[in-house]
Amino acid sequence: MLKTSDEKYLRAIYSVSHSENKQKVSLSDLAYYLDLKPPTVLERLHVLQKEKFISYTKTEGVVLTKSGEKEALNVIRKHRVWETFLHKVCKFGWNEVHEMAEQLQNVNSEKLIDRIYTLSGEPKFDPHGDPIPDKSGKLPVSVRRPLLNSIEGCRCLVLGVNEDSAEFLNYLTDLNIGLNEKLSVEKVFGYDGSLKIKYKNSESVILSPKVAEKILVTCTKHGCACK
Amino acid sequence: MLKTSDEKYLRAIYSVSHSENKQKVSLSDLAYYLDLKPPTVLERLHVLQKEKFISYTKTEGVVLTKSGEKEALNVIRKHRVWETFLHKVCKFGWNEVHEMAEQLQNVNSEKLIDRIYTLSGEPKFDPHGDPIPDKSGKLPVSVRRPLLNSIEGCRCLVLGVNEDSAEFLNYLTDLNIGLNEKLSVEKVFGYDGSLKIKYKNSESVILSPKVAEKILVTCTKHGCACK
DNA sequence: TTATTTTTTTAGGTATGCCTAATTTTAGTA
DNA sequence: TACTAAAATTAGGCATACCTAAAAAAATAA
Repeated sequence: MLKTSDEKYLRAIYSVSHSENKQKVSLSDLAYYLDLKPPTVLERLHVLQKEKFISYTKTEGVVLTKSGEKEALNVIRKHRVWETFLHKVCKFGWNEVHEMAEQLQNVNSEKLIDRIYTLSGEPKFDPHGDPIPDKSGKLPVSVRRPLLNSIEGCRCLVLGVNEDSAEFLNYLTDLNIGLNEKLSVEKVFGYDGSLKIKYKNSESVILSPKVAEKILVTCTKHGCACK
Repeated sequence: MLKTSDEKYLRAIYSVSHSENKQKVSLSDLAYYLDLKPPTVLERLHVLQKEKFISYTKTEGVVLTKSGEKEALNVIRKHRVWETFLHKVCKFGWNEVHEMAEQLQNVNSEKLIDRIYTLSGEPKFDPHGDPIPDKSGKLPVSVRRPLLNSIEGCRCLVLGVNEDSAEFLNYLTDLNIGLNEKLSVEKVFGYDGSLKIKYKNSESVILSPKVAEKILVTCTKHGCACK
């Protein structure tokens, strides 16, 4: 059986390796993310490596093995299922749930996760818009659609773009919109179909239909009415 | 803030001190209950004493202070609320819930306990028939009634007796029925009002109306139909 | 009342999970 | 290329929460 503390590390490695602009998970990145000192993390990495959950070299950084990734996705599942439950069933605000879920995810009962997931309506995304892996660790396959076809109040996740020109990509970079960015559609202007988008929990911008058409997203709210 | 591990000890002390025939909580009793060795427990008792949660002398054994009892009842509340939730909302069997509740009770959010208690219908007793203390640590005031007035399927708790003769008390002792015993009424014989009672999860006995009249109980199922 | 057993206490010891300080290695820059 | 800054590593330490073995104290029985 996996220790609570191993799970913490595996989840962190997964998160860091999937964050933007990271092609390598360095020791110091990981230590920073975990709010621990590098020697502490290093020591644990050696253990995780012996247990075959990761491989680590100072040049390649930390890489999850197949079994390490599976475990990581399992913790992520537990965490996100709890967050969903706290939000949907217990009616906590989406901003309150993280800390509680952090503790709840350590409770060790697959059956309990199943039950509370059922009680929550089995959505594919948690209250923050992050996808919930299934029991085997698979992430939900998302239906991609242009951001343009959004209705007001829609919350969605950026999965890709429809154009690769440097101009377009630079524009998005300037706006600070990247892959896996979570967007909230504040307003749809009927006149030309422009969209007011809020993201990073504060930034907000109006996108022209030409741009919105090129951004591919997937809705993250269960049963969203977007086409 | 109280540590998880302190809570474990305080709950154990409370439980042992309230178990049958215990007028003193000895170090070895406590160690046995916690499944730890006496030196380990002793060490912690010194700490708890310094924190003013208990007083301990080898002659008096362990005694909770006011504040220690309050903390103990708080953990007990958390534990029993979780058990209730797991049983009523998550539909686990009453025999499955203890272990999960043991872990869940460590999650530190009074607000969460409130929410799941509400979701569970705010009963006064947990699925094992044990009373759930309120936030201030008060145990529910029970309506005492003679066991005789029970309907089939009733589950109740022995609160006392109506007769103090040695004969009667010895009879109960022989049957292994004591204070706080949880009884389940298996059958009511209409002919003379005898009751078939099951308890200690296996023992079962038929009590005459004369005896059943003298045993005072309180129903532990929410909204039980007993008079 | 002494002998025996049980309970309590003391005195070390171990594993875990974190730390700081100092050193080595690597990478970036002048 | 040599210098400097950053990252990785080593070495040693600390607190927690357990343990065993042995001594001291108390309770029980002969």
